[in-house]
Amino acid sequence: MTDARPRTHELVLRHIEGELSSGRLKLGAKLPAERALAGQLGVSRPSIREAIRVLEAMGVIRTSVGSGPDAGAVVVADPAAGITSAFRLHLASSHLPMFDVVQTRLLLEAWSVREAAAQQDEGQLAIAADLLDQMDDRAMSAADFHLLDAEFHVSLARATGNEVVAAIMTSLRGAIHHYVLGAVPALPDWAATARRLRRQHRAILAAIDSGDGELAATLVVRHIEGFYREAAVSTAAADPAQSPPSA
Amino acid sequence: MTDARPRTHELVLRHIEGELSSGRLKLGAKLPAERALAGQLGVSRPSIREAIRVLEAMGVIRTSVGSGPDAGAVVVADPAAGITSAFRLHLASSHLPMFDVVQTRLLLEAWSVREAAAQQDEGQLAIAADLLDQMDDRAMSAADFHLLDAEFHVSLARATGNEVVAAIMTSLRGAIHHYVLGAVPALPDWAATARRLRRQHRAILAAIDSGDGELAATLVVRHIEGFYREAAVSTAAADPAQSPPSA
DNA sequence: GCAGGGTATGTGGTCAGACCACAGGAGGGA
DNA sequence: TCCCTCCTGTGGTCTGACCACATACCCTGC
Repeated sequence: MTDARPRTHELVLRHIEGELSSGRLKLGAKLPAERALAGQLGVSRPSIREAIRVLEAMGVIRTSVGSGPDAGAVVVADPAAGITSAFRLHLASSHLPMFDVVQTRLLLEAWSVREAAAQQDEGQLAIAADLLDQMDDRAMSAADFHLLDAEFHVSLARATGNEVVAAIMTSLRGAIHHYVLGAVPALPDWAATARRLRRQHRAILAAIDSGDGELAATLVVRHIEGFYREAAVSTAAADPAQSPPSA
Repeated sequence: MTDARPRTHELVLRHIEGELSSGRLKLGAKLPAERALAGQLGVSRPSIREAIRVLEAMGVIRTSVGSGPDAGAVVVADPAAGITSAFRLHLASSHLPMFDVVQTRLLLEAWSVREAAAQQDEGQLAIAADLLDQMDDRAMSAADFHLLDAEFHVSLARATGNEVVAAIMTSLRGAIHHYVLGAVPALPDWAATARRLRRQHRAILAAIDSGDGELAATLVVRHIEGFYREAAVSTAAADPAQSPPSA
């Protein structure tokens, strides 16, 4: 009761959310042009644009200039986009501890490989295997390696069939990606680390393929904990300022 | 290389994220006024505002009108806000299945109560107990009951000390809150359901207090699965259109 | 009749300037 | 000394305009 003054762009957001909820706006559909929407809702174009910016940040729509069927604001489905931004921003401002992110990855990935082992989604597991093959390229840069690494872990989450878990996993990996990359130069021997990661990935996937979820969970936890311990220790040694002693 | 044209509001976002990351913008600090920021960065005020809308949606800042120390855009830390919106929007547009949300809750809550039982955070557990006391009020509406219910479950997540898990749990509950409320009228006997939920809550908290994480996990899974099964069945009976037979 | 290129059109992206409502603080009057 | 009023700075909103871009159309030349 104390604040019954919704801002204009919130009205626009509510309207579009209603359109999505009712099914009048489907995946791939195009929103009315900004000027047209402004006319329909009786608000100004800047208010429309503020709402569109939010929806874009949430991974609900994508905008592009020009004309034609692909131009304008179209509905997409990228749940990970918004969550990634949220995690990244709050990590950047130190409102979320890195330890908690790693711990969350541990519990989600352990669950994922158990579930993936039970489900045996051949399609996703084949994708995961293909990613591992690509990662065997010795000439690959650490940045490219980690992108594929992230994709591999996400593909395991996808093999559970749970899109929410997959989205969260994607977001956690995306949010900490720059941190992981920053840790690489500090590693004592990146080539050796990469060899170990490749070996561990193969073992995890083999355990899933054989249906041994418990083994896969044990291996994936060891895999993640091992890398972060190494990265944290190396980073701390190279630049103590990056790992504050706060609780 | 193909698209090297960042939009103006993205430049602003990157700038503010840099300020947060470097520590120049701390929690509780106030951003420069929109007009001043526009002048500093050499962009227009609408571009500043679009960036601020995104940050606000992500739970990074809060804006308020007027003058004084509390007015303007101040840095807050509400990681759950952005994630909640993302989940809610993608649920609204049916891009995320409700089943996956419930399954994710199951795995997160089972982990949380195990961890909470191991940690024995007396402060958070006292808060959880207090919430249960409040929920004993028989005159309470279903809406208020479910708000406290959500707070109870989140308090268990908070008792693990993991802010990321707590934020995700808050977001999942927030995103499905309207769905849960919508299911209540279809329940055969809300009073009986509420009694059962109260009893189960007490049992879960007791198991955590006694340090029996496994028992707590079993109970919380049964608790959540039971409610959703009942809600889904009732909703389907009352309005079959709401639960499509899609896989 | 057909192919090519130039142009018309509609789109998001950006800007400048203005006015409003609001909240706090400074100043003057009782 | 206290209270009230006005001033000032803030976000919120709107209008109107121009730009860059990508498609779709039409006109020209063959």
